[in-house]
Amino acid sequence: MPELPEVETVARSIAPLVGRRIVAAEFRGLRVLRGGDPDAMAASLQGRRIDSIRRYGKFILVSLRGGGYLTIHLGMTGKLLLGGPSGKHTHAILTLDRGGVLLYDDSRQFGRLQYSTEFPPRIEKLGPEPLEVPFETFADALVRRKTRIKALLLNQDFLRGIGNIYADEALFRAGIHPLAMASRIRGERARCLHRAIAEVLREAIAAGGSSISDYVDAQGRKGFFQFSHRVYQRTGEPCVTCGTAIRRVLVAQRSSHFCPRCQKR
DNA sequence: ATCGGTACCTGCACGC
DNA sequence: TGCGTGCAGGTACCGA
Repeated sequence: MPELPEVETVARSIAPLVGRRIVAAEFRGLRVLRGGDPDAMAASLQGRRIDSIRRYGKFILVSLRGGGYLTIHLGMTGKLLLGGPSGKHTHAILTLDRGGVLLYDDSRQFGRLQYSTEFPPRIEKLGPEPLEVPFETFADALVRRKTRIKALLLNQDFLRGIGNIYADEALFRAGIHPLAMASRIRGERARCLHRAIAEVLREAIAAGGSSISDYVDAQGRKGFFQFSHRVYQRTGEPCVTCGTAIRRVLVAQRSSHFCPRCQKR
């Protein structure tokens, strides 16, 4: 499901858990623990109070009182759900005080849950937040890279949180072809892309994200930004600006949707 | 140090 | 009805 706007929506929807205590933790699917020991992890979480819940790109970081972190990444199909019945793809169940339950569901198991005593190094290494990065930082990083702009936007060490949907949507709004070389985007075009990224992410957050297949927030609510997609998964449909059929190409092994007339290399 | 390609999973839509 | 194929919001890891 989840890119920055979806993860932001999920993080906000579990914000009421701040201040609550984890009474018990149970882990089923071990794949999402990535080799972590389920019993040790349960023991580390049990009895701990949640101090804060923060999003870093597509990661959710749950800080525990007295030190320690639970890092959650939703992968492609991960869901956090407040209450509700557990199912075939439920991999973790956190029981909270005052009767709360938080489930982690993930059919493809590309997501992961990790406990660490230190701030996670992977999060440390991420690029800046796309909604906060100053233009100069963004533009400087662009010219250094020897890759296609679409591949670069998907690279979490460049900017954190952009995925396939919002990369395509931002490039369309900026009028830039997904195969354009990053280092050749300068001046006004770079400024335009910087603005388009922030704009599309803000609009998507306001819409509660994009519900492509079954994405929902922790309260089971769907987003509705999918109705505002201009190119993503609109192959063959007319461009909203010029009417030309939207095309699909592979860039870095990912489907990329663009208007061949509006978006220049 | 960076880059592109592949592996990791399950489920669904499609054509035959 | 069933089977094979291709596709899907993700990252990690490998070799070049």
